[in-house]
Amino acid sequence: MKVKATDIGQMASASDVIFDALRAAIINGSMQDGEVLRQDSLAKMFNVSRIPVREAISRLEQQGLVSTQRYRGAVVASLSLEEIQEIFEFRALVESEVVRLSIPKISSGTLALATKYCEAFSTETNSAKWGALNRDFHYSLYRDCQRPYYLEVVNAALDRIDRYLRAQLVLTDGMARARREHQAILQAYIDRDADRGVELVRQHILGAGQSLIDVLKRQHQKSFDSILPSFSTKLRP
Amino acid sequence: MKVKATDIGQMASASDVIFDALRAAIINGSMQDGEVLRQDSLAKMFNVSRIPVREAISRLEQQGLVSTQRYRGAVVASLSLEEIQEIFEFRALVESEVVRLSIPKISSGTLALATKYCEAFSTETNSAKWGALNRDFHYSLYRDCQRPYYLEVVNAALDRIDRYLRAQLVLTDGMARARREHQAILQAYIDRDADRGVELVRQHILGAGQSLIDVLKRQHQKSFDSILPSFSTKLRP
DNA sequence: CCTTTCATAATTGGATCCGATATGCAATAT
DNA sequence: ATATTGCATATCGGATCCAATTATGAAAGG
Repeated sequence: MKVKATDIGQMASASDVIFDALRAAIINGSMQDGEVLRQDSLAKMFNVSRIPVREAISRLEQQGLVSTQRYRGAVVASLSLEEIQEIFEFRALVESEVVRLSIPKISSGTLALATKYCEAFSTETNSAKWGALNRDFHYSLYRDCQRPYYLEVVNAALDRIDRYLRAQLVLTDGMARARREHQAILQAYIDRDADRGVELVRQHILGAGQSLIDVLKRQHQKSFDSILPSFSTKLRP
Repeated sequence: MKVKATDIGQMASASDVIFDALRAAIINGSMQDGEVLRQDSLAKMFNVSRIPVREAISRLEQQGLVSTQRYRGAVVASLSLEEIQEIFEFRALVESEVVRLSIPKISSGTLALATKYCEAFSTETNSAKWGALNRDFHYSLYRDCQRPYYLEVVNAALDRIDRYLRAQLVLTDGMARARREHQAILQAYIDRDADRGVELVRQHILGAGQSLIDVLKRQHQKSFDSILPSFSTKLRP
């Protein structure tokens, strides 16, 4: 007998599916900052009642991706400049530690995967895919560190700023720069040079953060709003 | 007109109340590892329907404090030795950075508060209160760092291991040692010596972690189970 | 005595329903 | 004309009800 057995006990509930879908939509920017999450319309979209929608929304709030006000509804959480800056700084701290732990441990298979993602990222011309490939590349560098909690925390931090990061790749020379820096980081992994890898990743993250902050400051929520509009706080349509 | 107006819009919903109560119960150990969260009985305890209970449980799961299996219920999440060790290591990384940022910024008022907590911790004889005072002391050291996200992450990490930390204070010479170390840390704050404070906090956290791991290993889930029993995975009573 | 049905009870996930609160707009008062 | 009030509608939080799944335990068979 050879069946692909799936653990039915772990199958996704309706609220899991909705949670994942909304999380993805927020992360990849298809739901914009400040956009309202209306329970009724989401329930209709997923063809369920409002109950699993509400569970999904309360989980999103716990994760910091939406903020809700009682009886008024939930909106996609938007971050201030200071909050964005803080998260980049935090990422630099934690991810550089993860790199320090990963470089001695990374398997050749994972290294090959990272190389593949690095190349795919460099050669991808569809800017809509840059964000996902960037994240795949970074995650493949981290996954062998044997620190599941660190990775959980890093993912949560990335979730919060991923959409801004994507904007940075598109709006500035971020893409060209990221290409170069990714290749340098990869080389440090190949050379098993942890100290160099740590420093490169640190600069990579802080540099991207600074460049994003610069864009946001310079454009002062003006033309930037055409990509990430609606920093509004209006709650009803 | 002079009424003390409270923003009713921000008042806690039923699920907020239940979430906070369950979180507190898990953190302070009055709900033990592996203990089952039965929706019906919780609903009766709080005199509500199961709906807000379920929302609270799904938030707890998002936070990593309980783990659920579909149709089988939720149990208080228990951590393996490796996971406990990892979280202590993580705390050392993040909290020492928080201390580095806090020491130059701490206000005299907050410093006085920290001193008060430090003394209260040292003189408290009721071991049930040690955990809360320990956490109050640490938090007062951190609160002026102006990094809300860091503090959020630190709190989430503390939530996961607080009950083990409490056990460590009670079971080993942890209390006496914590007293000494707290006073040394406080002195570093008073002297505004960031480098020393960072190193002391780092050693304080890693030392407590190591001592806890030692206890857990030595007793090999034997007499320890009398304090934190039921590492079982049984889901029904 | 131990294991395997299989009916029944306990429990969870989700749907529907109801009361509470917010928003928008018309009616009214100043 | 402007501000206030009252009402209709939209939306949310929670209660109740139903269906799907899991646990329990007694009867049957080895």
